[in-house]
Amino acid sequence: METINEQQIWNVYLRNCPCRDVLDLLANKWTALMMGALRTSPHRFGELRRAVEGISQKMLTQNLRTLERDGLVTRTVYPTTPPSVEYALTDMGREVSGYLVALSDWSQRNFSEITAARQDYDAKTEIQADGKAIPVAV
Amino acid sequence: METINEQQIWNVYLRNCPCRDVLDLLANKWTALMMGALRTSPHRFGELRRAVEGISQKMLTQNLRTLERDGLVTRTVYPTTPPSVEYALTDMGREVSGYLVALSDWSQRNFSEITAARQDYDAKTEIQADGKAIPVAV
DNA sequence: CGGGATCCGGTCGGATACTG
DNA sequence: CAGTATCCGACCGGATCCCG
Repeated sequence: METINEQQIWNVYLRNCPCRDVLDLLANKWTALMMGALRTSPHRFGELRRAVEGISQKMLTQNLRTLERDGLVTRTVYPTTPPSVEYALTDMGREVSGYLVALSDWSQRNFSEITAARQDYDAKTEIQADGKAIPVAV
Repeated sequence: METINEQQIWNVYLRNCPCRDVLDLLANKWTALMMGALRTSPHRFGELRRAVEGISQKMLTQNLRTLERDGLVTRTVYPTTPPSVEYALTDMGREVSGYLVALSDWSQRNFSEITAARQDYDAKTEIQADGKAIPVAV
């Protein structure tokens, strides 16, 4: 006996599908980096902040709360002095983190090729702009 | 003979790594949906607009230009009357679109579980807030 | 250490109007 | 049909100050 394929209910391509909110949360630079860092191992707040360089305390807190609320991350408080708080992925979080690190890794691997594509594009559109090429030399 | 593992140069976790821009582009709700639609087949502008319900013409154009510039999407103009323009994925675009649809699909599949997690979280934090449960009934 | 609260500039993104 | 241009409100996200 199998569970009936219960869900093609939600469709992100539809205008008012509520599951777009989830995609919106996941498709976010900071979320991808945070989940990627947590995928390595659980992190304390400060560790996470250092792991994801440049993230502000506000964005870190905000996204952590949302991820916790959505059941992707757990928050455990150890009543030491000073208190320490550990964030870890849930099973659901671990699953989706795979897709997110895939995106990060891809960005790193393909950056040079993308940079090349940009230069090509910019060179061509500059020529088109006023009908003549712009000399690179001074 | 193998190509030397030429690239661990770029690291999205570092503060000023330029490849973060790429991640920023990809980790975007509209990008994910557009790439997902294009993955099925090439689309004309209007088709794409209808496929990704609710996207404004401005965002569609803007993201298409960026994706084209980054070499993830091609733009082909057929000089018919009225003119028709076709957008399609490049090889690089097709590759990354896989990761993006994985995110979309995951959002759809897990939406109900996430909703449940949210309700749990909200119920608990409401109780914590002022020390007593808030009755649901009117 | 792990946050909460607030101020504020910048950009995201929708709505509308116009073009070839 | 496939855009460009502009206005404008919303919120994203950083900086700063504060607390237990």
